[in-house]
Amino acid sequence: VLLPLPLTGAFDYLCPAPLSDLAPGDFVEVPFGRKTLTGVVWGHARGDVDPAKLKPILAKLEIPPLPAPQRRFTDWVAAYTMSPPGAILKMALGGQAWKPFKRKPKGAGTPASNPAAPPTLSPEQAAAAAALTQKVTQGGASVTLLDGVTGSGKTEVYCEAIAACLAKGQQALVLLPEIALTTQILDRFTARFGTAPALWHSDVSDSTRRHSWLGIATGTTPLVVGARSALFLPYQNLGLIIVDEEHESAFKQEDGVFYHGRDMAVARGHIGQIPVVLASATPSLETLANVESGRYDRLVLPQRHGGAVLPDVTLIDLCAHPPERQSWLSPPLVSALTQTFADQGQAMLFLNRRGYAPLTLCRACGHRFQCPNCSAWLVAHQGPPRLKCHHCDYSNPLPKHCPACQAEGQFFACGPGVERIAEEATRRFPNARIAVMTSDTIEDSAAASRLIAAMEAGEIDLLVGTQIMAKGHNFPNLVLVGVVDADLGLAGGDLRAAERTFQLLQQVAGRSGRSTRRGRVFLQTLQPTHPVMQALAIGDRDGFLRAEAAERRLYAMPPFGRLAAIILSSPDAAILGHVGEALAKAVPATPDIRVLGPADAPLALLRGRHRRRFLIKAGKTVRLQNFIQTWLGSVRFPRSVRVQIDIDPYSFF
DNA sequence: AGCACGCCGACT
DNA sequence: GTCGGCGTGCTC
Repeated sequence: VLLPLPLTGAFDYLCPAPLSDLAPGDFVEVPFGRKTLTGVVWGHARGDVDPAKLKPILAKLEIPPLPAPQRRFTDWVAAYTMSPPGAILKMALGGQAWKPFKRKPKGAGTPASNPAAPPTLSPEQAAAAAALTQKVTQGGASVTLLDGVTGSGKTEVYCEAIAACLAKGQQALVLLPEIALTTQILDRFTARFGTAPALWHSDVSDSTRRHSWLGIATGTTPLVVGARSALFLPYQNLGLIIVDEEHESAFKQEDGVFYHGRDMAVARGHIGQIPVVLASATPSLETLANVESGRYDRLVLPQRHGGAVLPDVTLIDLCAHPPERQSWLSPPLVSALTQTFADQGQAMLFLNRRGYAPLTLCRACGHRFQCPNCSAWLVAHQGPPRLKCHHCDYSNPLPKHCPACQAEGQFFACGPGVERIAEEATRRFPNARIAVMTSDTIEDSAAASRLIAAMEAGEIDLLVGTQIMAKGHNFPNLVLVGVVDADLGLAGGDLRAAERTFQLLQQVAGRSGRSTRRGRVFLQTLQPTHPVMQALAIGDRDGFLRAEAAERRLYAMPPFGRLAAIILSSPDAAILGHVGEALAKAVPATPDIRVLGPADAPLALLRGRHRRRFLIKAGKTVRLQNFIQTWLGSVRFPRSVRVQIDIDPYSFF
């Protein structure tokens, strides 16, 4: 019996006579330690456990068994991510500890269906929809990139594929990167299919979660829209997976089990022999490499739907047009905003930095406020002024006196966050109605909906926000987007910095001019000749991606080589140092594999734990997992040292 | 992951 | 002489 715990392997139980018909996949209730747990029959016992220790299975639950593809998927993900299978099963059971089912569940309600007529599609959309529908109808494994510029109507196209899947009587799953996206898109699904899809993400209530889980497990819930964790649910009859905004790094989970939702979705498709659709306006290099090699198909939507044209992108060279002192909006951007407001248009200012200022220092002694638990500056936030850490939950009011020199009134806020940009905008445009959109201002999806509704209703002239505002929303009267610091994401030497910056800025730019008026986008940059800025300015996505791919290929970096990261952490820096050295000495010499490190992780202290990391670089076809298993298996780790394995890492923190 | 056990330092 | 820190090992 596999239990939803991060423990190696399954546990053996006695099978009492009344349960002699138990088979793999059956949900069972078993005693474990002093508790009773819900687990899944995984197979026959190996028989190597002391018979005296064996306890009997208590009961079989009246839920349809976990289908074989779902079980194979669980084992596959465990092996790939090098996590215990029980940790994957825990996600399949909905993540939370729960009481076992006692009663046969009532069928989850399937509301009366009154789907709206399918929308009228452009010829390009119709062709793409037909191709996808055909794949769904015939079934079998396939991966298709739906490659369409922002505003080209990708959602309508894949909704046709969903309709075909539901018509076959199978379940469809749509994976989305951000919860914030769901409110608007959910209404569209509801209107299109006449019934609200089941929502799955970390914020849904326990009762909804339980209801959705049962509907998914029994097969009565036809459509699920969720975050990456929805991929592991026990679908009774899955027939299609859509991964929308497949390039999004939000699909990468980086705690507990480290996995990429998009990659796991493709694996699920293979195992279940079902089509997978990856949708994006700015596909990842990984996906494009798979298209090039012929492993994935591609469908292209080259035009904006309904005659809207792509926005006009202008670079503002901050050297040539510097903002005033203690200001961050350059004269050309200010005049563009002035003109936009005069023409009754809406504008958006994008800065991917929460709070008021990223750094606060004391003018008297130079003291900089740093988090006591993390190697990071404390970020100033307004309201009553506070200093917050964005990596842990540390938060304190700004003190009166400098903690280092006791000076009073000498604090100086360095640099801008969105709150400070909103302050500057308020100063410059006192009549404009300005709102800030960040994870600090929208606590839940209801708050997000309210803000989006206010924007749609024209009650806001200027929205200032972080990337939470960059995704998916469709504001017809939004004609100007200003990017305050286009260079921000390029710093840090991250492997995917350029790719990610391009994708993010392209997404932000795509918010503008989505109906009749042509949108304008201004990018403030200190590096106007940088390939990312040039590609955005002339709209040469493919040229940029080709250049980026050529560079990755040259250095054998993903997707042309493989990476894995080992992160060691401990509250005790000395112990961590020793373990790192021991591990470095134990690296097995292996052809086509290089181990770099140990080095301090960029966040060398995070939530009170010191962190060191190794990076493993290998050829495309190398079995990284076997190597890591052998290597880590040869070293004994003290209990205080946590070892995290990140296959195909995205973040280099 | 939880939980129990067990061994050492700090108090009533 | 007891409380409680967390290092170690176990759960079928």
